Amino acid sequence: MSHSSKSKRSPTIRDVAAKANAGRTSISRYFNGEAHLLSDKLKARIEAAIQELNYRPNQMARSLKHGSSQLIGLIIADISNPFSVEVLKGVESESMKHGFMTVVCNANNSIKLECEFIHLLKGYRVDGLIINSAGVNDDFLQALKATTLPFVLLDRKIPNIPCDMVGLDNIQSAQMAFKHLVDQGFEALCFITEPIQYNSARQERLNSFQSELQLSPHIKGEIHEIELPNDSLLISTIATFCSNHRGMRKAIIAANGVLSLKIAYALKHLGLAWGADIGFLSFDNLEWAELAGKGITSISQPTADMGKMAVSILLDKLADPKHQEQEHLFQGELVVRGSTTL
Amino acid sequence: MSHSSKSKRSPTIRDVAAKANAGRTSISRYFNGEAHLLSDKLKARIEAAIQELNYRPNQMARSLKHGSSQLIGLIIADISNPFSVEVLKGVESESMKHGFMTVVCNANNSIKLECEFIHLLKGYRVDGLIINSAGVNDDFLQALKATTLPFVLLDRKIPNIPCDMVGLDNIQSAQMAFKHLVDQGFEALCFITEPIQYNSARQERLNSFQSELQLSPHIKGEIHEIELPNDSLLISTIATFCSNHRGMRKAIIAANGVLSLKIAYALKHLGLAWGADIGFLSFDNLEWAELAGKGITSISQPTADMGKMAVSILLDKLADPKHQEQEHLFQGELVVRGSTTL
DNA sequence: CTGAAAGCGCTTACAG
DNA sequence: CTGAAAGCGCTTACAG
Repeated sequence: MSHSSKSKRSPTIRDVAAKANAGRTSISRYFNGEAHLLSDKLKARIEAAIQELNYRPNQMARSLKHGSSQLIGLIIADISNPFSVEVLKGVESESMKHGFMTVVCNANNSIKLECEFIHLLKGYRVDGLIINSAGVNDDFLQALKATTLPFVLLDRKIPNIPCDMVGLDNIQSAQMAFKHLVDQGFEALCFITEPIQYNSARQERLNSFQSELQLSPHIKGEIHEIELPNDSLLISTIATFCSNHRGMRKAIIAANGVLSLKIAYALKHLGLAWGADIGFLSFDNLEWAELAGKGITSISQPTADMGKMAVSILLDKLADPKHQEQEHLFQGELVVRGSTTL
Repeated sequence: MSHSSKSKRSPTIRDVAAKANAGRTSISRYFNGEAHLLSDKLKARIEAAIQELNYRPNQMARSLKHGSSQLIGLIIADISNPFSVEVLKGVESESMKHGFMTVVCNANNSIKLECEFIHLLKGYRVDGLIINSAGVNDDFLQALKATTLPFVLLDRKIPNIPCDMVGLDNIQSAQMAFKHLVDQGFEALCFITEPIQYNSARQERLNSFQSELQLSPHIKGEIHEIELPNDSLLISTIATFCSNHRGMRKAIIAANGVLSLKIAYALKHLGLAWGADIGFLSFDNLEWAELAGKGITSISQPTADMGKMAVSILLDKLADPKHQEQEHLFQGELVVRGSTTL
C-alpha cells in the first residue's frame, strides 16, 4: 500500500541508480557537490535518470544520516505583530541564502505553546532556534535547556545568563523618546506598557523612561502596565492621566506597536486628537503611522536586519559551538510626525 | 565527532531501551498509543528511563519509516499582507489540533521562489500543501504537478482545473461593494487592482465589477491595473479620474488591502479626504481602518476561518486521496465606515 | 573514477 | 505481554 496521495510512491535513490545503471554512491555524490568526481558519461546517465524519474532526495533520510536537518526553527511570540512579520522576512531570506529552511511557529503569546514548539522543533532536529520569546519564565528556560539546541534570542533576553541575542538598544531608544518629548515642550508623560514581567525589552524601556524621569524633576510622569486586551482600562487610564494634568502639555508613550493601535483607538474613543489635544509617541513604526490623524511619531526598529543578524549569529554558533556569546543591539530611529508637534 | 552543539548527542530509542532494560519495540509502542499493551512494571521502567535521559523520538527517523512527516507546508504569497497573517494563524491552530506542524514559507510575491518552496517542501516530505499562490503561471503548475502532493489552494485557483480550494466569493463581494456605493449616491467609480494575470481572485473581482457596471449605464466606471510599487502612477491615475469626473460624486475601490494602504497615501498626497472629497472602499479589512480619516469602508473576509477550512479540506484529502475536489467560498462582509458616507 | 555495505533512529510485521 | 530483525532512503568510510 502506498502512502502517497497519488498512486506512485516517490522515486528513491535506488530507482535512480537502477535506471542510470550506476551505484547509489554515485547518485549521492551527484547531489552532494561531488559531481566533478564523476565521469561525464556517468554524470549524463544520472542526469537523464533524475529527469525521467523527477527525482528529489528525501531530506528526512538525508537529515537522519547526516545529523543536520538544514532547518532553522523560528518561534515568534505573536505573528500578528508587524514587528514579527518583518523579523520573519529577514530570518527567512538570510536562512535561504545559506541553504537553510525556516520553520516558523507562532506562539500566540502563550509560553506554554512556545515550550511545546521548542520540543516539537527539537523532535524534527532543527539545527538551531531563533526565539522571540512570549515570556522568559522558568518553564521556558527549562524547555530551552532541555533541547540542548543552539539558539539566538530576539528582542528579549534571559536575565543573568549570557546568551546570543539581537535586539533594540532600548535604553538609548527610550532616552531618545523622552528627550524628544521634552524638547517639544511636553510636561506630563504617560508611559504605557504591557506587563513587564518575564520581558526584558519592556523592562528596559520602562526603566530607561523612569531614569530619565528622575533626571528631570520638572517633568511629571506616570507609568502603567496594562494587560491586553483591556480597552476599558486603557481608556480610563488615559482619561485619568488627562484629568490629573489639566493645563499641562501631555503626551502618551506606547511601549510597542500593538499597544499603539489600541491606544490610538482609546484616544479616538475619548475624542482626543493626537498632535492637537495630546502628544503620542509609539515604539515600533506602523505602516499606517502617517495616515492616522496628523501622523504618529515613532521609534523605528531595523526589523529585517535584526532577523538577518539573528541568523548570522546562529550560523556562527553552528560553525563553532564554543563561539563566544554575542549580543547585538540595534539603534532605534526617531521618526517625527504630527503627533508630537503641538 | 558529535554534531550537536553541546557535547552530548541526543539519546536514541536504543539508549532508552538499554536503560529501561527493555526492547526497542516496547519503547516505540509507548510512544505510539500502544502503551496499554505494556505491563505496568515495564511501563514504569520506560517512563523512568525517558525522564532520566530526557528522550524525545527523532521525527526524522519516524517520518522516514512511517512515510508521513506530520508536516503541512504553507506557502504564502506575501506575508506582509495582513490577510496572509490571519490565514496563517488559522492554518497553524487547526493543524496543531490535528497533530500536524505547519512549515510556513513566504514567497515574497515571487513565483520563482514559490516553485522553489514547493520543491523544498516536497524534499522534506510534507504530507500536503496549502498554497496562497503568488501567481498561477505555467512554471507554478509544472512544479505543483511534479510534487504529486495533495494540495489546497487558498484565495486563488487554477483555471479550468477542478482543485480543492477555499476563498472569498468574489462575485458576491464585488456586487455588494458596487451596490453599496451606488446606494450611497456615487456616480463615478474607479476600480484599481494589481495585475490580474495569473490571479483568479483579482480577475473575479474585476469581472464582477465590470458586469455590474454594464447593468448600470448611469454609473461611470474606470478600471486600472497597477503594478506595485508605483506611487506616482497611483497618484496620477487618481488625479486623472477626478478631473475626468468633475462635479460627480466619485469613489475609489481598492481590490485588496495592500493596495488600499497605497491608495490611502496617494489620496493624502493629493489632499483628498475620503468621506468628504471622495469615496473609498477597500477589499480586506485593515486593523487601522477606523483610525485613518473618517474610517475606511471595507469588504471583510473571515481569514482565520479560511485557513482552518483549508486544513480541514487537506485532511479530508489525506484521509481519502480520491475525495471529491471541494471548493469552499466564504461570503464577504461589508463593514461600512465614514469613507463611503459623504 | 566507481560501488557494496554499514548504519543513522525509528516502526512494523512476525514470532514467541 | 515482549523483543529481534528487517527496512525506510539516504551518506560515508572503505575498498578497488
